[in-house]
Amino acid sequence: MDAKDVQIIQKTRLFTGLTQESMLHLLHGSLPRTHAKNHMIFEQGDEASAFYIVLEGWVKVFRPSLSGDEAVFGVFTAGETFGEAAMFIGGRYPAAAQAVEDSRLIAVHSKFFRDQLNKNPDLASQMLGAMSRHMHSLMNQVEQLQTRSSAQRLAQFLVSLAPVEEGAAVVVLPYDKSLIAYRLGMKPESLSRAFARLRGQGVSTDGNRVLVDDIFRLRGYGDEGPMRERMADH
Amino acid sequence: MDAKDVQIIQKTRLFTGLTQESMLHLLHGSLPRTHAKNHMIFEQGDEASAFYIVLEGWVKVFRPSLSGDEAVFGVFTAGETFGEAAMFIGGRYPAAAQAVEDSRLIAVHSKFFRDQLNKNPDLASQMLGAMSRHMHSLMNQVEQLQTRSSAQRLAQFLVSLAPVEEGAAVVVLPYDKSLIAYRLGMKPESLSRAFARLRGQGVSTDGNRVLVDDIFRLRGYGDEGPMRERMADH
DNA sequence: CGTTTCCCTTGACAAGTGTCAAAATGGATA
DNA sequence: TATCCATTTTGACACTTGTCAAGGGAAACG
Repeated sequence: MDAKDVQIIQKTRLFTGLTQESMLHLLHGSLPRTHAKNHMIFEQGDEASAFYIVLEGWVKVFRPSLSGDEAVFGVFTAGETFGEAAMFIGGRYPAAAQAVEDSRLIAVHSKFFRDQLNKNPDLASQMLGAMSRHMHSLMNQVEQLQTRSSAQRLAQFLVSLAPVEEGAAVVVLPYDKSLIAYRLGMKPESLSRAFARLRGQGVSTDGNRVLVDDIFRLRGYGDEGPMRERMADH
Repeated sequence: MDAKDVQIIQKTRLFTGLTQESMLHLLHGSLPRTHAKNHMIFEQGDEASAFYIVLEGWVKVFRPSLSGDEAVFGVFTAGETFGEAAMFIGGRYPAAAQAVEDSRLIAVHSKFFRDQLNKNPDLASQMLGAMSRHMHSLMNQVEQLQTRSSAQRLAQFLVSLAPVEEGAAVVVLPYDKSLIAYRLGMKPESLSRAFARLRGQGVSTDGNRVLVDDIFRLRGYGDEGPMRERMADH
């Protein structure tokens, strides 16, 4: 574990403000481990012996279904944590986690960490904050599934990735379109069609690079729907 | 606040195991308050000065949308808490709460409660557990929205309300069908049609009473979809 | 350099759900 | 009892999304 790893861990909300010593103490000797693309980190129902910090790569948290579809709850990258909630309910993971790129993770072991939680109220507070953020993200997901079309959800996703607040921007898609589709609660075919629809909103694609003419306009589309879609385009 | 109220509060996951004294201490003098049907308990974006314990009635937590639809995240009744997460992120409620029946609630004031959290690791653990359960419920909601039809979601809802695990059962709907519809992520019209579709699965309705011929069968339908819907019914 | 493979896109069609309007139901009220 | 009101149900229709099948394109491999 090098200095860059330490920086990433301290960027994690859970560990911000901690000294390097107490951080290392909490990790309790855990070392980063590399998980190859497609490797399952844990399965739904597994005993929750640890939660994870992502140092590098991308990990999806999801529930597979019989038909090969999957409900994706989150896709995490460097500086983010996943799997914390399982420590507090039944001790089993409520979803599975899989590396979608070669990824480097640190496991934080539940048993030891819970002991520390009892001794360190500050840590408990940060944990509550981390879990609240995950909850908030899930609430957004529920809201978007219920009230936005697939094109609108895609618009919001692109806006969230954009490096600027207004004007033109190039957005680089961080992972496969197929995963983006499931992350946004649709099939890959529907994602293609959502991109096609956004062409009318000044969005063009080139592989995993997306060119947005006007981020501000796209945000409006994602929030309020098509004001009045251009008839000429049909 | 009478003995029954105390019992209800101690049934709450957050407060189980606490002595009556420490419970009263945590409530810090808060008294139950009655909120008339349709009264807004808080609005999305309000400063989160408290979270709530339901003693009686029903409260929905939701986000309204411009078009009059709403995304409903949960509907809570006696022995349940809501609004906790807001204490830990930004101090503002991420959703609104409204009484859907005349309801009696106790407010637990954030500032004081957070102080106690810092002093009482056990309490922090229980809070983490309570939030994990809310998260788990949201994950189920996301999964259901993504992978189940409206009739399947209704089936699962009925199963969750049923007093038995198998055989016939009468389920009494706890609140308006219109609210159930939004709770399940659909429009009231679609809920009606979902009930109509479940008739083929041995479900009949009579006002807010629902007669289910075979709970076990209905669970199967909710989990796996219609095996092969009866053609004769069309 | 050609071939294979995987991922993405497109097309045609079916099914599900939302929308708008109207009718039915049931409870409250005069 | 008759009327009114809110809620629920039904109908007709359009639109969105899923499904299945086929085609295209880019990277990887021999």
